[in-house]
Amino acid sequence: MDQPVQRKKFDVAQLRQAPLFAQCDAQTASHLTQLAMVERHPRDRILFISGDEATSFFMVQSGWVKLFRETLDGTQAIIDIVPPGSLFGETAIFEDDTYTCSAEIIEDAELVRLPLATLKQEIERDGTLALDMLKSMTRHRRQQDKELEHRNLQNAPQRIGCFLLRLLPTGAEKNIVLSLPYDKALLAARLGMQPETFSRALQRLKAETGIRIKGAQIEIDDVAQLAGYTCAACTSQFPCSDR
Amino acid sequence: MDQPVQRKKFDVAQLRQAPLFAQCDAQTASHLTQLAMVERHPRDRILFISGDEATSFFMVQSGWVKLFRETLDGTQAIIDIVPPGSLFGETAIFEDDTYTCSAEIIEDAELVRLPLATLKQEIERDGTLALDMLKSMTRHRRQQDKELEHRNLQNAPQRIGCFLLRLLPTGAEKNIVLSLPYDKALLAARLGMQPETFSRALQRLKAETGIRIKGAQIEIDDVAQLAGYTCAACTSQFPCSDR
DNA sequence: CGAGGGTTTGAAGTGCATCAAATAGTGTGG
DNA sequence: CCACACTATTTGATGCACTTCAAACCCTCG
Repeated sequence: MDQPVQRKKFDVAQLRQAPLFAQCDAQTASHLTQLAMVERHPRDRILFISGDEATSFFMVQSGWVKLFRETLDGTQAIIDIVPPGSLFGETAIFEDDTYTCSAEIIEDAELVRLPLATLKQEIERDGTLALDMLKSMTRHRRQQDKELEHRNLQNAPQRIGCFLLRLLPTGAEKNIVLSLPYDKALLAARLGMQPETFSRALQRLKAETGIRIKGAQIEIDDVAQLAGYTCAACTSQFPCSDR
Repeated sequence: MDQPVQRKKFDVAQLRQAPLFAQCDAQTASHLTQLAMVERHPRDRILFISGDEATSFFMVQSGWVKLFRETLDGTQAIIDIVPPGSLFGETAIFEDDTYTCSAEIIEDAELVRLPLATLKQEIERDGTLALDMLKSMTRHRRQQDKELEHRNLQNAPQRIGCFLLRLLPTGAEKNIVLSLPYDKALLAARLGMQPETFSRALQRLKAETGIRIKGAQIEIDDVAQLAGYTCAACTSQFPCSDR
């Protein structure tokens, strides 16, 4: 085992960038920050596997992390692909201190490792933190609901379009250029389809909405046109990222 | 508008049957109970619709409630079918006091209406309640994760089999007779398939696992055989209801 | 230049959806 | 208790979307 751990600065201001810790009291913030460790991990590293005893949760500074579970025959079910700025592993506090999924680095990542025990203590003590945790879980729940709904109501091109829309900065309307955050095969899995289907569905989306595709770069002239096609089969209309 | 409301007794003991309130302090329990109202609602009644201002949450005493959202063209996405003993609508506290889905009675129901404002206050005051709420949301989250996974990995007969298994009392092994909790068309929607597909998939399940079907009655001679077929494509093995 | 992974394309195959119609089941009034 | 109406469920035929298997292509990097 090589040692990925590197001590680096991590301060309260950075901690507070996570919505979960934006409002917690000073004690919570300082306790957590003092015990934080910044770690670098290369692509493909397995951070933990489902069933492992959980002592830490993580904040992604950069890179991407895949959360997944595996069936007996090795098929993977993608639980989530965690973007920079987000937390993961924190729900283990309520799961007998056990991770319920596995985590793999899919893009060289800088993570902040934080102690679950401290989080647990502070939640019990700091009511604001408890409420913020509830809020964050509610947000996640709503997200999950929508994910399931999409699986039922949207076809493959629409699911891709929806993903692209959620990638946009809020308020974007015309002449956007964006690049896919990770490779297409993984994106396909994330959206519940095969790589081949993804490739073909992206072509169909292009034909339907006038987007242009240059490798991992996507150019969108008219966001409204994309939303019109994509969001037709959804219970919420376009600027749906929030709410 | 006819008046469905009937005042009936609802006591602390009944409140505490919900896992969420099993451990909360006496003040929380009595505050909530004092303001509780028992209501009877007939099948097909719409209790609230998505976007409504939310002032109450509910506990199901008997009957079943469907939570859903609708697309512009009227297609429904089933969020959940709430069984007796469960709560619903409580997450509106963290959603700007707005219901994020609609609720319809699908089986004549007796509901306890409880005030969200009180719940909110008590969560802020009673740390135990806050933690229990977090636990209950975690449980739900895990459930949702699995639901999504099933949609990807299981075929129609397996999804039905999995549903049947979750209907069993824990420890059941041989010669079970159980009846479907609500009609097959709704069950189909709940499992993300068409009624026709449900009907055919149930036949296939019968052929694969030796169960017998008499209308809404299902007879299972050998639970292990059913689990063997059903759970082959899942990341968790059979007695999976918990954990 | 050549190797290897990521991506696309092609050609079947499968499972579920859809449309249509038959059948079973349930409740009603005579 | 029966006949009728109406709904729930099943069955049949067909179509479509996605999957699967296979091969080509493309791009990056040594």
